[in-house]
Amino acid sequence: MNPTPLQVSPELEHPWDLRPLDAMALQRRLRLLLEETPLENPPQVVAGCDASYDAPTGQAFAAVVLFELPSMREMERSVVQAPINYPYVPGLLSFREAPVLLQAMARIKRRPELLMFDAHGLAHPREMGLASHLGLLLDIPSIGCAKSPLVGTYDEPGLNRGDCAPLWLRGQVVGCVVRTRDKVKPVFVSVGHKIDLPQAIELVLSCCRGRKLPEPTRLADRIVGHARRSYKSSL
DNA sequence: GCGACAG
DNA sequence: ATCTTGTCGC
Repeated sequence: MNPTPLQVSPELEHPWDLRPLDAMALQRRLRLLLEETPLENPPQVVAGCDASYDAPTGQAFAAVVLFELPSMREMERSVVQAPINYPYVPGLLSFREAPVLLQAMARIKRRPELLMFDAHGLAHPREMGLASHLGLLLDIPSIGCAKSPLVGTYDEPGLNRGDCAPLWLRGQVVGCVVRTRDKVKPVFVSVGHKIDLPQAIELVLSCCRGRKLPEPTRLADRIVGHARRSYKSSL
């Protein structure tokens, strides 16, 4: 058997069960390695990644779905279940969700050219959100597309699809509030790794297909939701 | 010190 | 994240 194409770069491997202060110190170190460079070529394979958690049982479900661009055809998917212990701490989401997400990624056969997450990238207290963290460890361009803000200030974007407003943090633009559907609550797009903001915004918009959320993460979200409900009804 | 706080 | 019904609008 061939090795999985989605593995953490050996030189960047690190434990996930870090105490908050150590986790934050690690984020500050990893931040120095992020690249906000434009994508070389248009991605032909994009991966949507998401996880869902069942508090009563402590079980989590993660899914990775590969889409071919620009056709938006699903190519492959993987779903896994695993217990989660790390608590939810704003700013430390990767330490809670990355382990199970990496398990789902390890089961994917094709290596995507872009990763999309239901989370932030640079729009994070230490500019190292989940999208940036995993993009860096896997060395794959990544985008954060969250449903609500974590940090930063912004003005409401226009009401039409495509309207944007910069997301500011300490005098810097760390992301963009993007209206992906007319008159619908906007999403928060930020660079994860190895891509620039204009391209991230364009790719999110091109993946929305008339929906508020990009199809890759939207489908991943539905898959983990089904997996969780299926699991609960089988108890 | 107080409030805010991805999923 | 999850708990939850109906309801408004295209």
